Amino acid sequence: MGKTTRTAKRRQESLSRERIIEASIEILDSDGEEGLTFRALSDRLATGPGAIYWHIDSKSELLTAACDAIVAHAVDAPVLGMPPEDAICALSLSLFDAIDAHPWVGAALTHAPGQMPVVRILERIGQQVRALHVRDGDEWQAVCALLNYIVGVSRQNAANAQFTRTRGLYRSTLLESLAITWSKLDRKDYPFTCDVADQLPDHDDRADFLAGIKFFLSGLRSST
Amino acid sequence: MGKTTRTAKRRQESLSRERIIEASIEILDSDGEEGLTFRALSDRLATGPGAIYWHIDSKSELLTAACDAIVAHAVDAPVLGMPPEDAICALSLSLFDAIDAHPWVGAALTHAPGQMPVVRILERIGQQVRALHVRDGDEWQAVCALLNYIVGVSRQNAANAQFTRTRGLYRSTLLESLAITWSKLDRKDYPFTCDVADQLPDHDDRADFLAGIKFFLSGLRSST
DNA sequence: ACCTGAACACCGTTCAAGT
DNA sequence: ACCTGAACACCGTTCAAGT
Repeated sequence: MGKTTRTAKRRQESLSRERIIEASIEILDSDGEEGLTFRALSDRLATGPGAIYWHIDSKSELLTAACDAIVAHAVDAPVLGMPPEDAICALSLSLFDAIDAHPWVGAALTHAPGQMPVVRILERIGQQVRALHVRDGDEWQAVCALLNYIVGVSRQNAANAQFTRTRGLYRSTLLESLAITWSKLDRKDYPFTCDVADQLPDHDDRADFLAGIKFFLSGLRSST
Repeated sequence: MGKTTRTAKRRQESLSRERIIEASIEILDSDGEEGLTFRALSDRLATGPGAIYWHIDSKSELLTAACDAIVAHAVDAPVLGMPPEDAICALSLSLFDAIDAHPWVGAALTHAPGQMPVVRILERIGQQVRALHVRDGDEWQAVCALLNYIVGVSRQNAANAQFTRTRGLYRSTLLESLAITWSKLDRKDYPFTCDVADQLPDHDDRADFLAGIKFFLSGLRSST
């Protein structure tokens, strides 16, 4: 099976930036970041690689634009009327889930510092932290830390999921074999790792992520 | 100038895994991740690309091994006799600085979940969190969150630094132009971002990173 | 056992030439 | 203005052939 040729697709009403981004997201979702090549993309759009460069500057710009489309949607989670702490949890989980569903978004966010997709997150988190009324000097650092935690951890989670998927492994079997490796480490040098090895296979990344947010918020509370 | 040919280097006492990793770190530090190609590496080692494959399985294994060498050193920061909270800060900063100095380490850590370099960090942080005596059910999640925060934020910081460096920009000019872009956003949609735009050029990533750790530890304290 | 280096199957990007 | 598709300068990896 493998690659299905889809040259027979209806002739698009000419190319456009939107159509290109839409097709890119489809490819990224089904084949991952490495699947998005200008050749695969131009095949799907029934055109040549050069045509895409008329609408888009580079692959990196394309990734940022595709990433922004996903983030814009994730950040639209309904938080109206929630207490700020709940809103922060809801937004965080919405982003976590979006990055889990579209693993390539994590990497794209890292490569677009200060760009639109990151600003969207900053703004939404910032508004909620502001409503928390932390000490004035702490606000910026609190928002930075939260933003970084959310993106950093979601990205790592997605990378892990990707890691097993591309190798055709199940998450559970990977974690189990990892737990065995950990438990066989020298107890002299790795007492903690040996101890927690058996907790590895059962842990829930999403719950761990949320727990981190809560530790954070609890720390923020002591800054009035 | 550009590439200096260094074929005249003394004939190594044959190739070895160690020698290859050592040369890889040199290339990664000077030319970044994209600079490490099997051709560049075999040039430096005065051999052919195929020779490297005798000692190393793939580029990904090579990156993990190089990463491990750096992490092993960073995690060796002296923390003996410190109170656990101080030790956690010291370890965190040591890792932050190491990843800042070797930006490619951040990416490599993400691609090696559960492997040696990550375990080294887990172990050291884990021992200190254990000494904090948090509630039993919270320990694992606390360590996970800290680990993820440290790696995630350090990685993002290094990526940002890299971003400016590869474009031949200064960090300050980039932040200033970013601040201008932010301040020009529509105040209706981006009130928070507009407000904090002027804080952007002066902020200190390392201090922000440490502030996040402290919020975290303070949150942990409420879990006895 | 270890090394060589040509060859394979790819990339992102450019650009003369077409409509 | 927009598209075509060959060509350029690269990759990681393999493998027959050498020592």
